[in-house]
Parts: sequence; structure tokens; C-alpha cells
Amino acid sequence: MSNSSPATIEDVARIAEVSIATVSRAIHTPEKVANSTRLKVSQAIAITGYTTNAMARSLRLGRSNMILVVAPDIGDPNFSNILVGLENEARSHGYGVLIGHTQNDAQRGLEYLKFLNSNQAAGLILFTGILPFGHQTMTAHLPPSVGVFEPVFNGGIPYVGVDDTEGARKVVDLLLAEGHRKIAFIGDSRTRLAYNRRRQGYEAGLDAAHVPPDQRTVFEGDGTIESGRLAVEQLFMRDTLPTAFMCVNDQTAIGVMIGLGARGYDIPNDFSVTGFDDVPQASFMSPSLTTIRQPRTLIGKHAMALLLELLTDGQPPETEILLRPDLVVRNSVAAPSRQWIRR
Amino acid sequence: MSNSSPATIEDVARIAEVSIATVSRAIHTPEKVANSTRLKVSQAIAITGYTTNAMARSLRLGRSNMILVVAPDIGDPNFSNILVGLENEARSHGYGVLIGHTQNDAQRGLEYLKFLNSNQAAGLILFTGILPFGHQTMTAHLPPSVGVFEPVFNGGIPYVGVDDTEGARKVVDLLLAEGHRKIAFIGDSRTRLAYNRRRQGYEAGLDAAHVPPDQRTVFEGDGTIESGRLAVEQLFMRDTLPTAFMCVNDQTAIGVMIGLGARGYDIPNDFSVTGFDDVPQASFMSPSLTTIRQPRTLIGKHAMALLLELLTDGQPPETEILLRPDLVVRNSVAAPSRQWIRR
DNA sequence: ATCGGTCATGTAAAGGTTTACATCGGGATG
DNA sequence: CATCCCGATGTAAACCTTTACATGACCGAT
Repeated sequence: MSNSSPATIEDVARIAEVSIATVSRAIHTPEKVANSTRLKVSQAIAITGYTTNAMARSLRLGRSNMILVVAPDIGDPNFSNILVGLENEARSHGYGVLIGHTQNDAQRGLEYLKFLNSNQAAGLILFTGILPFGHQTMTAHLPPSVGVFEPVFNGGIPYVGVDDTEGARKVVDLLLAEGHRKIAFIGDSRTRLAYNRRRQGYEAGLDAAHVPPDQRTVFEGDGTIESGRLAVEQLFMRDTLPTAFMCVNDQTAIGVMIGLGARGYDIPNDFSVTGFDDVPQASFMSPSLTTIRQPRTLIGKHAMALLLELLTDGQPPETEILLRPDLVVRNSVAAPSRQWIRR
Repeated sequence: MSNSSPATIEDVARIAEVSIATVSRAIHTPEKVANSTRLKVSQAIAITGYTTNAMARSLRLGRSNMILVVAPDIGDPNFSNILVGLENEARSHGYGVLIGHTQNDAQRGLEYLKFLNSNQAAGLILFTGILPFGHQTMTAHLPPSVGVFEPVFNGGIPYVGVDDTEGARKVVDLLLAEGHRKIAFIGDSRTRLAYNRRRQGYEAGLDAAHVPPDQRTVFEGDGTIESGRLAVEQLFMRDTLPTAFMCVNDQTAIGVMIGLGARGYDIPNDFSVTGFDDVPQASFMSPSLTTIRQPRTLIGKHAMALLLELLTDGQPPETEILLRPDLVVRNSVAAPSRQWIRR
């Protein structure tokens, strides 16, 4: 019962008095096995405590039951919530989740190539900004893959994200409803799809409200806290000050709040600030940050489900899944300061 | 060159004009192969782009190159930082990290047993509070394992954590130095080792300063935000109010701050509050929280290193590794309010 | 009674690797 | 020159599973 080495299919076969082939069939295609035999086999399995050796199975089948998830930084709190969704979905289908992070180092990405080449992962989940294996040439050798947040490479890989345009639109509509007309947009890199879509939502909102866009209040940074702080400095040096800062993500918004705080301004009374993503600390800041919630666990779940479908059916049912972004209203937005309106 | 199916050791052998055994030796025990042969083999490897099939290797060797990491909640930001350390260390030794989370559900833990039984994981990293597989009986079947934060089961499994006693001592010493004499200790479950050690540090500090302990200011909760809030309510109903709240973890401290804020008190002017762990939001709260930093990435690194040692040497070099906790002084501590001193 | 067909089961190969053991050749030693 | 030994390499078995194909029994139809 508690042998030193784990039971093999042969042990089960011997006890059930059938061949190993029958045992294998009883497990994987029970309809091909007579009822009486199936019973004997399941009893033998119970006695021996047999579980299939995944190594041997994967070797024979030519594919594993592992999904490799590669992110730029697994220490990022945004990441961990997605991981929950990914893992739950995978496990409930008998798959395991293998993780890796590149820390934006191309060399690191290459190391994960080993896992793929050595057949250790049946599928791949790629996060924003990951270009793990250098060349697009590699794409041909990639296993079934799904992107998270944004498309990977130049497409060809389906992805799951949030509707950035709609999210941005919700934010700008809130600011407009509060009475803001001069709304700065603090973005990150123009090369990022999320940036472009969010900005698109921003512009669509202004347009719908017949507010003429003002290029002088659009700032491009890199999405970091520091870049938000810098944006404030730059905007104060220009002649037109906004009454609200709409930021492409929460990190930038935090930077903006720090920058405004350093100049002695009060948020939201002097300026309104909004973010995007709803990072964990957004609710703990003072004032707490009005932002867009990314349904992270759900994104993870959908991404994994899509990948598993890909693994069995071969063809992706959809190439792009966009989830609904929810506006989270907190305390960083108020009506524009009379001080600025009066100007 | 870009064959459809990946190159096998046989392809390499054919090109290098040696046997597959020699190829295997050239890779794993190069000192047993003549220089000239080794060269031929490595050229053949370069030509074919061969990488060892991990499935076949694991099958033959009887163990995989995966480490299973099981945590109560992978969505917890504390977890992700440790994961970084774990993953870096593992990867640099050719191991992959497989993750799982139980969400404090014993049933879930059982599902991960499959991975272990099916030889898919060579080792196991267990987090605090995890009792993944029901009975201790299972311990016998567990692969080499290492605990994080606290010992697992009744011992027998080495672990890596932070020196809780010393950390608590640093906190209480700070509060004492500020002039506090009535310091409440808000704990979580008495069954947790961390609680007991931190409280031990708290009492040792009071003792060293010749401050008599007051049982009425010790509160036991469950480590959640709500429990911190509740502690405040309870303490206000008793006759002796502290001037400082020393909390067993940051969650509790956040709850205490919320509770005090709801009663209209100002921190740190009316009361001082301290935490333990330095969760990401600790620096974003207002006031920012004075707490103890857990060297999380380092803990992960050490835990994985210990496990890998265990895997190769069989015996753990140490059974307990305690890292140095650092005091992070922020803005939630000040000298005790004169209002209370005067009483 | 014979045949054809169906269903349940068994046989055996294949998947890629590692390694104990066998073999072979050559240099050192007597 | 015979012997021994050692180093380098090859042969083949083993790890455990899945599945195409073969076998055999049984049943119904002719």
C-alpha cells in the first residue's frame, strides 16, 4: 500500500487481472471498456493509489499539461490578480501553470524558450510588452499562444483585454459631467495600443461634448510615477493649465498627485486626477483615486479558457476578447476649482 | 534546419557520427568525452538546434525539473514579491516554477497532490498556513519541501522566514524611545508562530524598559483589516487607553487607522500606529505606515536555494533560516499625545 | 452449420533519454 | 613481446504510457 516507489499502470493491471492497455482505456476512454472490467480496474486503482505518471504520458503524447505564463514582472500586483484567474481556469482543466518573468530583459526571455523547445509547455500566455524570444521568426515555433492586455507581435495571436476606448470614455465623461473643460491627457508610449485606444476614448468624449481638443495639454511619458510628476512640471511651464489630469494609468496618476501635492495644491479641490487600472494602492491613497477597474481575474480566466480551446480545437474562436471596464468613483475628482475658471 | 519536429538526440548523433550515448555524455558529463568528440557534438547540436526533451529526461531520471509552489492566495501582493525571488533562483538552476493556490480550501490542496504524485514536481515550497494535503500522514509521501515564513506541520520541514522577535523588538523600541509607555499589542491568532514571536519581542522590549505589561491592552484578532477596526472599538470600551497601537501585521494596522479615523482622531498626533510586513500600500496610506520590512525577494531566493540544496544533497544544511527584519520609519509614529499623558 | 460483424481485450511498438555494462584500442609495465 | 589497465565509445535496457493492430469470442443472419 505504501510502497517506496509509486504504483504504475502495470501494478494496476496485475491486480485487476487485465492488460495495461485495458487499464489505460478504462481511464481515458471508459466507454470502450466493459462495465465489469471498468469496475475491477477502478478498484485496483483505489487499492494501489495509482496516478498516471505525467512524464510518461506527455512523452508519449508529445505534449505536456503545462501552460507557460510569461510576464514582464511577476512582482507587479496587477499581475498576481490575473494569475489567480489563469490558475483557476487551468487547474480545473487539469493543466498546471508555469511562470516566468523577463523583467524586460530579452536575454531572460530566451531562457524560457528552453521550456517550450523541450516540450515542457503545451501553450503560452504572453503579457503586454513581452517580446520574449527576439525575432518574429520564432513565431513559427511558438506553441498555441494567447496575449493578455494587448496583441503580441504583429498579431496572429489572439488576446484578451479590456475595452480601453470605452474605459477612457467613461472617465472623460465623468470629468465633463463635473464641469471640466480643460482636461489634460497624460499618456505613456505612443507605441502601446492601450495608450492609443485610451486616448481615442478621451478624444471621442471631448468631441461628443463639443470641447475642442488642445494639443498643449497632451503629454507623453512612459507610464511611471516619475513620468507623472514630470508631466505636472511641464504643464505648469506652459501657458494653459488644465483643471483635470486624466492619466493613462494609475502609476502616472500617482505621480501627478505627488507633483501637485509638492506644489501645495489640494486634490480634488484645486485639480481633479484620474487613473486607469485600479491598482491595489489606488483605494489607499489620499485622496483615493478615481479610476477604471480592470476585471483582472476575469481577464485571466478568459485568456486561459481561450488558450485551452485553442489547444483542443486548433483554431481560435475569436481573435480579440474585450471585457467591460468599470468606472470606480472615489475622491480624486470634483468640480473644477473656481480659481481656475475665473481665469 | 527548421524541420517540423524538433531534433532529437539521435539527429545529433548521426551528424556528429557518434552514438547517442556519447551525445548524452558530452552534454551531461563532458569530462568523460574526448575533446575532439565533444567538439563534433557541440557543432552538431548547433546545427540541429537540439534541446533535450525534458519529458523523456524526467521520465528516465524519475524526477522532474519543476518546483511546485503552493500559497494560500497568489493574488496577495506579499506573495508576488517572494515569487520573484523563488523564480529567479529556480530558473538560474534550470528549474521551473509551478504555482498553485489553495484559497484556504483543503479540497483545493488535494488537487495539487496530483502534480506531486504524477512526478511532475521534484520539490515543494509551502507558504504559511498551508496544510495542503489533509493529514500529516501525507508527509511521508511529500517530496523535498521548504516552508516560507513559518514551519509547516509539526516541523521536519526546514523553512525560511524573518526574525519576528527581533522585528517586533525594533518596533517596540522605537515606540519606547518616542516616549510611549502604554503600548497596545493587536495580534492575530495565538496558533500562529509569527504572532507568538512578535508578541515575545514586544514583551521583551517592555521588560527591558522596565514597563510593566498590561494584559488589558493586548488584543487577539484574526489579522484582517476588520479585526484591527474591531480592536479599536474594544479598547475604547475598556478603561485604559494606550497611546500607541503596535499591530501584528499591516492589515491590522490599516484597520486600526480606519477605526481611529472614524472616531475623529489624528495619527500620529493623537495615537501612534505601527504595522509589520510592509505591504505595498503601507507607503501610500496617510499617514504612511511605520512598519517592518520583510525582505520578501530575499526570502524567496533563500527558500528556493535551500530546496535545491535539499534536492541534491538530501539533507537540509539548516532547518531554519531567519533573515534580518528592517524597521521602516514613516509617519504613523510620534511622541504620545499630551492629552493622554496628562490623564 | 457457416459466415460476417461487432465488441472487448491483448500484444507490441514507439516516444527520447540515461547509464550499466561490454567492447575496443592503445600505452605503460613487466 | 605479452599483459594489464585505462580511457573512450558503443549497445541495449529501462523509465511508463498510449494506441494501432491483432486476436478471439460471441451473436445473428443466411
